[in-house]
Amino acid sequence: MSSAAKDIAPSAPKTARGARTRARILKAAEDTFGTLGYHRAGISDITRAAGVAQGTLYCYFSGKEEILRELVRDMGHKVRAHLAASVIGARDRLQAEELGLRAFLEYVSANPSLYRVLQEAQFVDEAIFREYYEAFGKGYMRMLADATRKGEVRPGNDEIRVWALMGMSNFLGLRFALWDQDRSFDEVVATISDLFRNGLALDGKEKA
Amino acid sequence: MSSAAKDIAPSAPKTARGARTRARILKAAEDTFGTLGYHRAGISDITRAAGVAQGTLYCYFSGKEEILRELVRDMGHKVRAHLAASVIGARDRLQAEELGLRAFLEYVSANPSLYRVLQEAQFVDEAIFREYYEAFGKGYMRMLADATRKGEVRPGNDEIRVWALMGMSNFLGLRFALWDQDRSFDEVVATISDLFRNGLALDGKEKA
DNA sequence: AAGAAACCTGATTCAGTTGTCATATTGTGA
DNA sequence: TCACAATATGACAACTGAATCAGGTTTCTT
Repeated sequence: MSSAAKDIAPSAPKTARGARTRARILKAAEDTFGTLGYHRAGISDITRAAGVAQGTLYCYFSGKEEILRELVRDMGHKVRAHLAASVIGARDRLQAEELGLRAFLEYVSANPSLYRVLQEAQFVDEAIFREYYEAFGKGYMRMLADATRKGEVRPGNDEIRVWALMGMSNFLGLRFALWDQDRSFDEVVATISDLFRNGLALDGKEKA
Repeated sequence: MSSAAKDIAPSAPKTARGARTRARILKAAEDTFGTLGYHRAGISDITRAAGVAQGTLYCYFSGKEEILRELVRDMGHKVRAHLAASVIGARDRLQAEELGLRAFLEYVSANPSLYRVLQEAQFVDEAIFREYYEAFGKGYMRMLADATRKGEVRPGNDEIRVWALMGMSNFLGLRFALWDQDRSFDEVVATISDLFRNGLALDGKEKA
């Protein structure tokens, strides 16, 4: 598993052609992992989809796991960029939550493979999975803390809240963006927004 | 993969000894999947842990996947029983949520293997994973609807809410019961309870 | 156009896995 | 005690799929 020469990543491509091939392999892996799952997908499935020979894959990646790691990193960048852009211009934190949730659902819907890959990474390389959510959570916590300072959000334990919020998004994405789109994103966002603004309980706030 | 005789499950044990052996294998599989993960765990790892020969496993299960399915069903029963028991005597829905969340965190903490197995089942046999959450969600929705009728909970889309709530529990379990217990369950429960009672926003309810 | 560097090939190797089956053991009812 | 049915064994045949590498092809530079 760690035979010295196995773990070091092959050199990066030096020409445009190489970069193109590497990118083709990555895209093919995303599709293949997305439809077949990481374990069912063989190297030969990926290289066939990419239209290259088996050995070519090892010019750019040390193996299957490194491809997965690369894809998770990719997903991290893309999701964060998409959400950050979606939230620009939000009036307050609550509206930012609405915009962010909608953007997340849209992202999952448009990139089902990457989303699946991320979830599966949990069981292939837990470290990179945690890294993703801890990075995500850190930024999220900062935003909540800011919002609390501005008086938009009740004070509370933001670390716990952030994990709760990420869990919500995760399951809503799974159910309403990946599995069945039988509820409009509007309806999902509205329901969660109501939870954030008013809680679940019918009786009023303890302190207004 | 589906060679006719492969899918039919071997007959159930006819004697107490057989039942005992079957149970030993199941427990060993739970532990082995829990520590190594489903894919890294080999049949030989399971049978070694159970103290039986390789062939014995095939007396009771058609293969690795069937063991996983059995474990997920098991987890479903146990979690539901544990939560149902924990919620008895709750004054209202909000208190039931508190009790239920705490019971869930305790269950995960006490049964990390089963929890991991459930999550991993998503990528081995998605149907049984969905089955678990849809069954869970159905009961949950009924309880929310009852609570709404009693005036304990704001009216809203309970299907969406339930998936959000399950997602919260799932991530809180992962982070604070499975990975690091650096927050007491009390603190987690209190934070989420505050969210349910008062929302995230500082300003008051739209309708009291 | 020659030479060099980067890139690509794919049959083959090989470590590891599952599932089988002929045989042995155990327990039970008559 | 004997017969026989259920249970258990474990060596191994058959298979899988990741990774290799010796050699071929393309592209770039001068």
